Amino acid sequence: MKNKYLVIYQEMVKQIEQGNFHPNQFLPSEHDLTDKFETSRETIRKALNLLAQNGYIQKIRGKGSMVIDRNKFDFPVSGLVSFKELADKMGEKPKTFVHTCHLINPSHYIQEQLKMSDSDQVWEVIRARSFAGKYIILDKDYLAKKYISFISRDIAEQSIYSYIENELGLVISFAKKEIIVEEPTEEDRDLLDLEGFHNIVVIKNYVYLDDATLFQYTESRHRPDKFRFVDFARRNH
Amino acid sequence: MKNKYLVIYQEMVKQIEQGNFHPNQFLPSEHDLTDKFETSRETIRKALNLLAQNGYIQKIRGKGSMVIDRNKFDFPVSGLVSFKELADKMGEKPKTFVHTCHLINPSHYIQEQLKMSDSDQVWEVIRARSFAGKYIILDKDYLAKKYISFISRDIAEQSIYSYIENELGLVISFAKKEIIVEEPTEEDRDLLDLEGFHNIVVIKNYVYLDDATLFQYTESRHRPDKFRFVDFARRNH
DNA sequence: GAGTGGTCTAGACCACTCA
DNA sequence: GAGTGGTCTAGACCACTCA
Repeated sequence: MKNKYLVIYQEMVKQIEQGNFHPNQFLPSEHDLTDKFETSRETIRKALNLLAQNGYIQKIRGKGSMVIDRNKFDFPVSGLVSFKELADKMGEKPKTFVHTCHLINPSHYIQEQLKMSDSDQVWEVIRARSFAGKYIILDKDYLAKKYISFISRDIAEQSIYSYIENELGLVISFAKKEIIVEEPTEEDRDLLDLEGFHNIVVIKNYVYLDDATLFQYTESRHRPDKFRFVDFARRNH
Repeated sequence: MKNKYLVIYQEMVKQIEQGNFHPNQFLPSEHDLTDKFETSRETIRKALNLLAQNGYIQKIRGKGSMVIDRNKFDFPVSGLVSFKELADKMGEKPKTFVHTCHLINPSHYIQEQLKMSDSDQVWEVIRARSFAGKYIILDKDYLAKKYISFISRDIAEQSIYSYIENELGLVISFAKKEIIVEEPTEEDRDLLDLEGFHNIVVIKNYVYLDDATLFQYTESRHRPDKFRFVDFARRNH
């Protein structure tokens, strides 16, 4: 058994998702939870703060922890989500066509994005994603060879993230995301079913390991009619 | 003086932003900070966790808290940011034209978004935002009269959020954001300088108070060439 | 006044890093 | 082995809610 507060958090998530606690109702008090889980109050509070951060509860001073109606928030994808995780949640069966998967000497632009020196090589992975027979998303990944020594087409067809975390044992820690809208490139027109759309939504993702090294730059290029980004955020006071 | 951990957090932010601690260098250890601020380690850790959450530092076990190079992340606008706050950070001088500011009996669509009953009235505020003489953004705000009893054109010209928080004393707690791309409406064409763009980026915002009541629905409609959304996110493990 | 959550303390034990 | 951060404890005092 691992961290107590994580175990308690996961247990509470399960209970809320199973409907054991209903929206707008209050959880047991911190005192009661302390007894129930046979732990200290600060440990309970760590678990509850995670629940609040992830949009499961609202803590109200003097009253208690109220369950939030998460149905209002269809998938609250805060944070990093790879295409595969996202597709799983959407319940559709997407297909991936690996167009390119090889080592390159990166262009000046990619070097700049990855803040790397001239001599370093980079894995370039270009994948088109289809839903219901239409190519909708073009993912262009650039991974520093320094940290990711090898990628195969097979891996690219599955999830690069799960390869990095489960096979290589690296820990992805944080990312900066930037969303903008551009004109489609020749490549977009070639590899996607644009069907006359004049714009493309570009999500630029800069992904960092747990020692704060930038190892991956990704452009996820979406047809605008199929693009949707959802975020849950708490205001810092 | 308020919460110790917030004071310490703000002090550390100031020091990092002033360059007293340099990127890729380590902060003093938690032990040292405990001495320096004459407090307990858990209080220091609360402050450091806030710094990590907001992208100022990366904590590395056994080593210390490393300062992240925030220049890589131009404005890491995580969470809720109103137009005015955003414009301030961009340094441009925008103008706001208040097109509409009145009480209405909401349409079925607005009722649904705000999860309200038939009889409740709503403030409708429609504002066009211009940068460098061009109308670029159309903000359509719908605020439940139940919680916000009054709004004037003057308030709408300034910041509605600062009115709500500073004048009315309400506390905005969290929001769900959804970003999609649509065809421009007639209203978009009327009030914005679209200059031939065929799409419009729509940010739908559902804003909640600290008792988890939904009080505001906002559509922020951006010309695609001027749209930019930046996010910093930590991965939950 | 009883019950709630928010902050803070002073300590403990542990896993990890690095010389 | 000394130094680092991660977790956990058992308690304290406080502000707030509600009957």
